[in-house]
Amino acid sequence: MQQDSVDRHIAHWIKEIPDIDPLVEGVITRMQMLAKHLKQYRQVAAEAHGLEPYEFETLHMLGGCGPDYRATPTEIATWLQMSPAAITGRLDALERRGFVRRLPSPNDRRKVIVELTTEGQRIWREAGGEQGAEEERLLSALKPAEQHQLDAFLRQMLLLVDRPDLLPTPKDTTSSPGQARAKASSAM
Amino acid sequence: MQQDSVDRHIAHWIKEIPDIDPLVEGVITRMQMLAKHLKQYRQVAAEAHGLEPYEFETLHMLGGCGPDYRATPTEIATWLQMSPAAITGRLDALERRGFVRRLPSPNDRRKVIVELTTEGQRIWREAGGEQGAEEERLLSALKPAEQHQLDAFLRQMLLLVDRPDLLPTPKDTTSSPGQARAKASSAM
DNA sequence: GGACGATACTTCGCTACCAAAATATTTGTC
DNA sequence: GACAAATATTTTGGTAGCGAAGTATCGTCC
Repeated sequence: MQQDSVDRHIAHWIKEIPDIDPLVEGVITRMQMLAKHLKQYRQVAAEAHGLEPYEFETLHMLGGCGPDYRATPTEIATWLQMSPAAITGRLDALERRGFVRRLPSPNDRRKVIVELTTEGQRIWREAGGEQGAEEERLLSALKPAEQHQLDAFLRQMLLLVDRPDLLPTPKDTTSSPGQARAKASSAM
Repeated sequence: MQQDSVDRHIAHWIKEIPDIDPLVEGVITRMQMLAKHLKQYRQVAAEAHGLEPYEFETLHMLGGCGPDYRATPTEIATWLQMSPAAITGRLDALERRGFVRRLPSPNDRRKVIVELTTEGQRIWREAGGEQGAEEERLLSALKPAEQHQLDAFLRQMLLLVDRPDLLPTPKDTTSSPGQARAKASSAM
């Protein structure tokens, strides 16, 4: 088995804190490094299309809203676990660049409906495809059977801390089939 | 196999982007959520001891420096992949609270040596122990043999993107055994 | 039908961070 | 000993985020 940088990392810390479990430290550190790599790659992929990572993230939330690509600022803030104030700033910039549009809600004049423009859809798909390609590349290090095992292991761990509110649950107005919504993204 | 929130998340996105691989998306998303949870837990653990996460992180770098707990601001900045300017601000606050001490270097009058005080060592160990406990709790979802498999899978993936410079390699002045250093921490 | 509380978005003040410029010190050369 | 280059730290200016306050609108109770 080939050594990676985490093996060396552990060899150091075990001297300073003798009571750490190398296996625990290894799994945790490797997961964090992989997450970090994916975060950095998202940055590269976004910038290759002239976007900041948080701009792509915002477009991505709208992209998940089905074929109308609409949501309100508050919904986006909830999905991203951010304050509505931060969303206002993001949308201002995206609107100036023509990727989203603010529409007044017909029913509720307090509300604003944010919509992905055609240009916004295009850039979202392009940048998103690049990210997916890197994710597939990482998984390709394992055989399909191993991928399934890995997924099952991670699910077992996640169940210990799973909080359904963290992955923006579909708002599933269970009656209107045309509007889906949920999002993942920036773990961390 | 019990469902987690990621299974529901994927069920949604597969409708919006039909060409994503559920297995790839599942593994990636679960890793990111676990990393996110650990990050949030670090925040809780640090705050339980009156520290900000970045304050603990700074103490942790010094904690990894062996029994003298000393390093220079520039070294800390390198390990944390931050600018030296940011370290100055962190150290100012930690010094005011009595967790670190700035000493002039005897050999090089340009340098400042940052040292963990006794109080700093205490709070570092306390907060760090709490974090380690949560990491062990997560791993305990798996049997020992599974933990080894998981670790091996992650290592294989990490080797595709491993960059030794990311985990602050020990500066291992291979002659002086008394000063170790390396750090991990905030993956993303 | 008018007032009160809740909701939705925006604006303002603050924190932590980084990059770049400014400052101070040491090393090397003459 | 003095000047120039290299190195180390601090200061300055700018960005992204949050919390709280502000404004406008909706829903409801009397």
